Amino acid sequence: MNIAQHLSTHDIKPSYQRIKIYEYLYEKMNHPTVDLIYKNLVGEIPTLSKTTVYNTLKLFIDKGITSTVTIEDNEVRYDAIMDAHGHFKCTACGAIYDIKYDFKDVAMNELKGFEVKETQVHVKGKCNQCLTNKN
Amino acid sequence: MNIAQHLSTHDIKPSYQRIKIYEYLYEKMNHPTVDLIYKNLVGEIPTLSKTTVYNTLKLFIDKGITSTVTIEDNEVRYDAIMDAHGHFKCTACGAIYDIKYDFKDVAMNELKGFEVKETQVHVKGKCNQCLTNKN
DNA sequence: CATAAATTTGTAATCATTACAAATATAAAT
DNA sequence: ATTTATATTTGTAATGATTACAAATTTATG
Repeated sequence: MNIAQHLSTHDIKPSYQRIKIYEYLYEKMNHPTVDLIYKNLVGEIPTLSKTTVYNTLKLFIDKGITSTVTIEDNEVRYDAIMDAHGHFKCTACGAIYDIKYDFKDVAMNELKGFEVKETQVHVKGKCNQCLTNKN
Repeated sequence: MNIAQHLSTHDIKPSYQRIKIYEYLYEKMNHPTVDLIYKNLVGEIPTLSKTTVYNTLKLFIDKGITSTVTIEDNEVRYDAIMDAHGHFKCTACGAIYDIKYDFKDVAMNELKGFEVKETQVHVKGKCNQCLTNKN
């Protein structure tokens, strides 16, 4: 995918920082925190400011090409995938997995007459890798 | 329900503050923030400290009689209902509704071999009340 | 009572996020 | 090109929720 193009399509001027931040989000798919994005890019962009990362992510969210994942109380994570999907966080290794779910099945009958804009499904536990390795 | 009893059953000594905090959680069912709990109880317990509210909620969570609701990025809410259920937050009036969902349907087939400890379902949008009133 | 243990409290520290204004870069106009 | 305006980035300071910690208070125990 052409990232500059993608940003332009969504009414975002493709500056160097914006391209790099989106590229990181999109290619790593690791649901990073602001801090992780910053630490991974500051080598390549030495003048990068954490404020820019915050500003840029807020812009991405406003324009609808990024969403937040609040699976933990104390940190906000970011995701470039915009299709409805859930997240599983392994409490052992910390990895976050994308999971599909059937949107229709999630409480939709209870929300008759409600206007649903956004659904988040968060599951926590231990991933199969950690379960087989450790135990 | 006898709250002191309930706390004792879960290995929590039923102090005055703990009883009052649990009582607030359980009776109001309003998914309050720490600040809201504090503001509502400090009239009745003038010496109450916000630290006590934090400590107490952490204890409740450890002992399994309270859970957190992180439907917003910037605030943690608390809930005394421990059955698996989801939450709908109205972006217009701010109210939080409990919603039931079918646990089996939520991505369970994708998590074969995973150990699931906790599931949270968050839905945002506008409630029927706000939709009929406003529009 | 006296002593020990648990609980509560207040203050200070921490950490993520936001506000804001200066600096820099980009685009438009002359 | 050069100036002028606009947008973007940056750094610092402010905010606000949460945690750390030690003193004060309360409750339980000998």
